[in-house]
Order: sequence, then structure tokens, then C-alpha cells
Amino acid sequence: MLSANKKRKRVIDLELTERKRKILYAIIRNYLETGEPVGSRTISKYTDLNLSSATIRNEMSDLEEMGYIIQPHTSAGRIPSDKGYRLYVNELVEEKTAQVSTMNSLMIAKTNRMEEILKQVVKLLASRTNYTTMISAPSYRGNKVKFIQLSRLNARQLLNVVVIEGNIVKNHILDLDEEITEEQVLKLNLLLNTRLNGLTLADINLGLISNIKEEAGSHVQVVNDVLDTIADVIRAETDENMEIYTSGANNIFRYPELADTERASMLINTIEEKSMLADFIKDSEQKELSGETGIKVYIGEEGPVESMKDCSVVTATYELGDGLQGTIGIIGPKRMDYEKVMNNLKTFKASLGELFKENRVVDQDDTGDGKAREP
Amino acid sequence: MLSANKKRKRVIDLELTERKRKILYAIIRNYLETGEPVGSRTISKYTDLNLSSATIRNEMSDLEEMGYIIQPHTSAGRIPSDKGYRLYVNELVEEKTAQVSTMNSLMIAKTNRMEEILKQVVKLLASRTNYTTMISAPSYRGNKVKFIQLSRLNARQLLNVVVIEGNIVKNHILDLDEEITEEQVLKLNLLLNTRLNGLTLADINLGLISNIKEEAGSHVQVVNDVLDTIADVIRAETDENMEIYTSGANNIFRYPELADTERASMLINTIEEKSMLADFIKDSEQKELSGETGIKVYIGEEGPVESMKDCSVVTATYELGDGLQGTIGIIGPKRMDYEKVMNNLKTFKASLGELFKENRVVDQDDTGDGKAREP
DNA sequence: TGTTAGCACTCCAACATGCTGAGTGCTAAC
DNA sequence: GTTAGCACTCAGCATGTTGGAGTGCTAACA
Repeated sequence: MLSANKKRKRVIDLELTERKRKILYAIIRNYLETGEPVGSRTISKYTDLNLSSATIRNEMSDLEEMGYIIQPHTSAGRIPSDKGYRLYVNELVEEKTAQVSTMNSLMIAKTNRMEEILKQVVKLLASRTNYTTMISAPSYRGNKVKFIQLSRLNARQLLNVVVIEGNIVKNHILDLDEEITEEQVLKLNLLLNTRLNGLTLADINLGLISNIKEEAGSHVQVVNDVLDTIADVIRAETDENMEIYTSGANNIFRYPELADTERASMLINTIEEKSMLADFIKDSEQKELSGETGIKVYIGEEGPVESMKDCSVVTATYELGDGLQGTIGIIGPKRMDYEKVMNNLKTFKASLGELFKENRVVDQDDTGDGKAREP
Repeated sequence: MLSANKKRKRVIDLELTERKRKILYAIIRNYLETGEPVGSRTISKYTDLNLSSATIRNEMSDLEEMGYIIQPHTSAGRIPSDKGYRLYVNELVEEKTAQVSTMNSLMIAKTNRMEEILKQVVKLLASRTNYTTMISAPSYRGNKVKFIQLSRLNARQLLNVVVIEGNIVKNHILDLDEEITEEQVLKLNLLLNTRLNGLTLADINLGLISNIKEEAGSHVQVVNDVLDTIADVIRAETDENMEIYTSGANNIFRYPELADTERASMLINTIEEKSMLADFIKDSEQKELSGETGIKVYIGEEGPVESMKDCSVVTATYELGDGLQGTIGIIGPKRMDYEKVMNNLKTFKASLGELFKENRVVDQDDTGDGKAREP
């Protein structure tokens, strides 16, 4: 009882001295490398502070009380707790702002399809880091209708193309209930373009719509179709059907702590399902909006997804200009190499805009393509 | 030496009697269920042919000599060999032709994007069968150019839309080197449409191309762009970038013989990479062309992919009319429930055409959409 | 001649046992 | 405050033991 009291008392005034911090970091770094619990003797030799293993043991005992490290079982070494990782990562974030490594041109085959680029990016990132990676397709915010083109394929078929600012192209073939003449198509084209061009998706309200329909007379069907097509672009922006590409799922098998059947199965499922990954991306983008900009790290249970509580996830939001943005994420064990991962993310974040411009991709993946080729 | 002689002699005149066949099938069926090697006593009780375990043992010994079954180690039961499975499957294929189960309307949410439908189909199939599933997007063969539409966005930008028969729409925004007038665009439209419409992709040869370029005068760039866009459709057809969707990758963990770290990692990789799955689909479609129609079964090493030698793959080609076809595939352990799988594939094969028509999807997934909505 | 009971043998899986190395906590001395 | 020393713990590994499942072979039976 007396000893219990003593302990409780000590907890209160325990402070993270510089020496403790150094020891903690040594433990973390060592564990990141090996994945094995690290013991006092290892630290005693590993570090430059000349201390015997016994002293280290005392300090480690304190660190455990403070919640920074955990002992998997008696007489094993210690491993970092989530709290320990957090401390380490926080410091990394502050410290490493200087190290914006310049981009040495991503080795990505020239292509002009957004989807292909995204797939190549995650693949490259996965092979660089040896972790599972994800990327969400850039989505647009508050864009304007740029151009509407109705073309008469035959008496009962119209091709309907809508171009949104940022050159998202959406097209659609419409089967008409009644026949239409070339002249009528021209009129509709004029009507729709004069009324809708330059408007943001939010600007198109019900009043305007019924107005246009009135003018369109018997061709309400066409107007509806065009509006639906525009609406489709909006839908493509919602989180619901956020496009996410992943790569390197099998990398989880590199890390024994994730590779047992049960965990692996759940993780593979999570990665395949995508919807849970979307939760991460949503959370990340939300934080981005609320000022907390840059690289975000989710350690274990900090993330929104139950099945990934043994993982850490690092995300970064990339910007393509014109309110066009997406998120890259890296999924690995808690003992991932945060430094390497964050540097890689920084590099990609900085270079993606460049890359997209280079390939001149401006369309969404499912809308056809608005690329430009070499002359 | 004498006994060796005797053995060799026996191999020659060993025949698959009806009783041996029954025993073999009993072994296979039992193994399909349990996944454990099955012993003589089990068969003795399991079957209605009243034989003691000793007799069964003799027969099993023969079956092993004939190569239908394998003993993982002395004093374990027997498991089917690839040859054994093959016999079993062949019989299934012949026998079950009658059982074309009618479709009870796939529970698929109405949607109009091809990609979404395919994703839902594999997902449904995976959850029905508890195996990993794949589907290749339907691809077109020998289609004709239907319609070309150039629209002037501004003095230096053209929107270029190409419609191929089957209503594949491909579009592209072109940045011009020099300015262009509305009139010139009209001329080019006329030129390209009169020259190219109705031609198959093969019809457009170099002679024709230089001819058109000559007439186009200074606007060679535009002609090139249109041709490139048409060529893109061809590229989309090649096996290289065949679109494949998969689902239920984590189902492999249901089967211990596939779930060990090494195998699982390779399989997950194979499934994720897609290119190896494409090999299966190519092989399957090739067989389809060479007359061997219907459901195809690849047992273990019969398939073209090394990393899947412990798996069986069952494929079926589905047709959508107009030379539009794709392939569905199911990937599982060799001891998969072939009967269930084949019935499911038959059902899907028969109903997919219906389903696509219902949703009126006619475009390729990356070309924008040519759907039709409810009136 | 085909079928069966019985027996010796084999092998895996599961469990117990013992040992070692790595690591800890505690205490006493510096 | 630091350190050496010691007793203790525990995972991991090798080794040994046992039981059950299964086989192959042989001799007897119908």
C-alpha cells in the first residue's frame, strides 16, 4: 500500500527530461527498424549517452509508467505505444519542414488518361515505400458550365455534351420520344448555352430551370437530360462515389504484425472495399479545410476505421489549381518509416500538379478525355 | 524386382471400373467439403456400395497408381490430383447442361455507368460464391465510325467528339497552334464526316489519311487529333489495357491451403496487378473463338499463371450482341464447389445481356456515358 | 477370385519437459 | 544519481512421449 502510494505520487511529478526523450527516441527508432521489442542493453550500447543498462532500465520503467512505451510481456523489451509514436511523429512534423526535397521527375509513362496517371502514381509510391498506397481522384469545387453541345445523330437520337470549367467533359446519348429536326436542335443549343453558360452548379436553381423548360416548349426531355448530365458532375464530386485507387496491398505481408490471416483478411477487405478508405480521405480533407494543413498522420486508433487499428495512415492533400484537389495516403504498420513516408508524400504533393500539367490531363476519369498530345 | 515388374505390368491393364469411379468421386466430394485428406474408413461408411475399408484401401491404392489421387504423406488419407479433378469436372460439364437455372433478376441497383454495373456484378458474384471474382469490361470488335463533331470553344480550342458504332463516345479538347474560325471548323466537320463515317477502324489506311490531310490544308493538326482519338478506341480494345474488375480478394483467406502468408501475398498481388488475370481472360476468349464454347475450367497448373497453380479458375464469356463481349471468372482453391460456381456463371452469363439492356448502358467505362434515363 | 478381418507399421499433431538467452526489477555499493 | 550483481520471468526452441488416424500386407473366408 505504501509502495502504491509512492507510485501514484511519482506519476504526478514525472517529467519527460531530455535524457528520457533521447532514450524513448532510441527505442522507437530501433523498433522501427527491427520490429522486435528493444531491451535496455541494446539502448545502452546504441546511444552516445554513456549509461549502463541498469540506468536505462530505470528510465524505461518511468517511460512505461508515463505511457510512452509498453511491455508486451514480462521480461521482453519495450515497444512504443500510440502515445510514444505520436510524440515522435509530432517532432518529425515540426523539424522536417525545411527538407522539401525537390522532385527528380517522377518516372511515369506519358499518358493522357487521368485514371492511368493515378494508377501509376499509387503504384510508383507503393514500390518506393513498400507500403500500401491510395489516391483519390481530384475533384472539383464550384465550377462553372462552360459549353453545351447538342448534336443530332438521327431523327430520334441526340448526342449531348456538357463541358464544365476545368474542362470536365460529360457526354450522353439521348433517345427521344419524338422526332426532332436539325433546326430545333440549333434552337435548343442556343437556348441552353445562353441560359446556362457561366453559371456555377449552385446557380442553376428551380426558378431558372422551369423558365428554360417553358422556353423549350415540347423539348422538355432534352432540357431534363442536359440538366441531369450537369447534375452527374456534381454527383461525381460527392464523397459517396469518390474514386479511389490503391496499390501494393500485398505489402502488408511484409510486416508480420499485420500478416496473420485474420488481420490480413480484414485489411485486404478494407482496401478492396474503398469506402472505408474514403473515410480517411474525408477526414483528412476536413482537417485540411479547418486550417490544419500539410501532412496528416493517423496512428492506430486515431483513425476513423476500426479494422485499421493496428496500422498507421499518413495522408497529404494535393492541389491542382482551380479548386481541384485530391488526397494521397499511405497505409502501413504503426512502425512505418514515418520520415521516409512523409518525405515521399511531400515530394509527390509538390510534383503532382506539375505532372498533371505536363500530361495536360484535365478531365475526370469517367468522362472521356480532354487531353492534348504532342504536336 | 519381381514386385516392381508386377507393378509395372498392372499399371498397363488398370482400368477405371465403375466402382473405382464411384470411390474416386466419393473421395473428391468429401475433400471438397472438408479440405482434409480422406481415408478409407470414411469412404467405407460414406458410400452406399457396401465395402469394407480394406477393400476401399486396395482400390485407393490402384487409383493412386493411376494418378487420380495423391497421398500427402504416408499414413494420411488421399486427396484428389489435378487429373482427378479434371475427370470430375469433365463429367460435371457434360451432365449438367440441362440445368440452365433461370435468372431470378440480379439484385443490382439501377445505374447507368458501365463501370458501376461491372463492379456490382463481381461483388454480387463474390458474395454468392465466397470466391474471388473478376470480370472484364465488354469490348467491341470491328466497329464503324458513326459521327464526328468538332466544336469551337474559342479561337484556340476545339472540342473533338468521336462516336463509334455501338455508341462508344470518345472526346478530347484540343489546343490549337493557330487560331481558327467558326467557318473553318464547319468545313473540317464536313470533310471529316464525309470521309470517315461508316468506315471500320481497319478501313482507315495511310492513303486515305494523307488524302484527308491534303484537303485539310493548314489544319493537319486537327485531323491528326481526330485520328488519334479514333486510334484511342482501338487501343482501348487491345488486351494491353483490358479493364478488369475484381471483388472478394479476401475470400482466399477462407481456404487454409491458400491463406499462408507467402501464397496469399502472391495471390493478392496477382489479383491486384490484373495483368495476369488478363492472361486468363485472353486464354479463355481464345478458346471461345476456337469453338470450345461455354464454361471453361482451369485446374491448378492448367492455367497460364504460375502464381495461381494452387487455384482453380472457372471462366465464362458473356455476349451483349453486336460483337460486344467480355469474360467473367471465378478464382478459388482447387477444391472449389465447381457445381455451384458453374451454375452461378451460367446464370450470370445468361442474364448479363438482359441486365445491360435494362440499364441501357452502351458506352465504355472511360468514354463518358451514353445512357438513357427514365422518361 | 474377390472380399474381409487383423495386425504391424508410419506419421502427424498435440502435449509435456527441459534448456537457453534475453530481458527485467530490485538491492546494495560506489 | 549511477552502477554491478543477482534472482527471476518468459518466449522460443529442441527433444521426447503419446494417441489417433491411416496405410499396406497377409491370411482366412465365401
